Amino acid sequence: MTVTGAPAAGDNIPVRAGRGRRKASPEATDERRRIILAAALDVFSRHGFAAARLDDVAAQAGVAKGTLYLYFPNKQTLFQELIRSYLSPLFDKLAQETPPDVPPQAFIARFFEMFRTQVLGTERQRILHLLISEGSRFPEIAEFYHREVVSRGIELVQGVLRRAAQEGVPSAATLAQFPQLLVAPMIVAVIWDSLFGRIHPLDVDGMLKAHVRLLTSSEEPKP
Amino acid sequence: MTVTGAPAAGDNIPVRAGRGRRKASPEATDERRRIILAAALDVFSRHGFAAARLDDVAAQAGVAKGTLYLYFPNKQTLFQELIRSYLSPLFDKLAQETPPDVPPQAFIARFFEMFRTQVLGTERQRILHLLISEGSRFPEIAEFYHREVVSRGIELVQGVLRRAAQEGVPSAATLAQFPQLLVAPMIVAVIWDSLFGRIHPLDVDGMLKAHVRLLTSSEEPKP
DNA sequence: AAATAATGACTGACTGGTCAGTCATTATTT
DNA sequence: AAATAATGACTGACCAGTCAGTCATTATTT
Repeated sequence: MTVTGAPAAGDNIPVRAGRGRRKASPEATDERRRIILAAALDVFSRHGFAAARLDDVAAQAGVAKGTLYLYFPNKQTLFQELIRSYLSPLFDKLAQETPPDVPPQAFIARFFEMFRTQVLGTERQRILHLLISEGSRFPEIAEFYHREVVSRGIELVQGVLRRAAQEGVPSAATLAQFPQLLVAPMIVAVIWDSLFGRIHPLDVDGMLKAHVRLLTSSEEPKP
Repeated sequence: MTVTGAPAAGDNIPVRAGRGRRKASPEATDERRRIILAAALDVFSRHGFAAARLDDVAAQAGVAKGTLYLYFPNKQTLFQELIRSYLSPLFDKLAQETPPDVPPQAFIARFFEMFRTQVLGTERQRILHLLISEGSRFPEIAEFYHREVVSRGIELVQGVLRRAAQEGVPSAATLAQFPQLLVAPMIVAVIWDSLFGRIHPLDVDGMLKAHVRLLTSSEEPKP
């Protein structure tokens, strides 16, 4: 239930942009866009794509419904832009920060830390869940995400681990072949939280640490 | 609920008249139900709950729309029964087959084999995906599934692995604490297939074997 | 056997509500 | 006045759920 009361409510949006200006500044336009996307994230992640109502998105963004259509041509595009806008930047950061000769242990540690700090409990977790649950119905999104994040992530992991494998770390070769095994507990954490979080909370931190422990305990080179 | 017991039993009770069409046999009713559920699986898994049309379910089942409502009171219940009916029996089988003193390696092997043969590529995979993607919007289903399958599965795994841990298998204790780590690659396999299956198929068999290899390589007792 | 009566599983046209998307109108700035 | 941004009432398609009616089947009577 969005409170539709107070008509004259003085919203604290810095750039009100009023009803019109000869040309809105790009910053104001961007800000509006961001506000709409934030509202969309909330509504979509609460109800899923099909059951989400654009009336709710508009209300939550403090905007009229018609305004949405000034920024996005239709519901599906809004949804796609939503996923695009939240997930793209994160991976870039990790890739950028990874020097080509990072030790595998450090890389893995950084990888998991990034997930803990940048995804867990943030809007990105909700986006990720949205992607997981709706992605199969939006091939464009799945393809985009695969191209921009997944395949590049795989290459990144493989690059680091193949070197480790050549240096004799036994399980590195296996992980390099199936980087999904490295990521799997993160995915499960997101799903678990969405399904059973209320009933039976999961110690995600503990689980991820346990996972790394399992991997690295078998990663020690044989003496 | 009229329990139609054996007719020859109590004899002429206030029987007013025995005219008319007889009640459909339980087998026939069950069969119809199964047909409707099969159609529902197809339609729901293709479009998701909200976007699935009961007109389509009816058409696919070769039945009029009104007939659906003779078997299920509404769309949501149909959906819930769908998930219930497909997933419940599987776990029972695994639990039943597991003797209390099974060696951990054998148990794990059986566990993964079961997933490969009973879930991968079957309707159960589609149901599982449906559960993952829609479950958060159906607390009843999530709770049911947690109670009937997940928590029992956890206990089963813990039972086996705790014994192993006491016998000195080093990583067994960790896995017993987070059985999710054992299952994670299966979940990822299902999600990967739904999102990227077309773009970039995953060698699930290979991945699962690799996973078991990683786990058991660190499970060897230290000499 | 044939006619009659009763039954209930099944049907599908219909209703009422919902919601994505539109557009005439209004407000604001130059 | 002209250009632009924003609005929100409105429309039309869509669909879950309903219900008056059909028909095959079975029991009873003649």
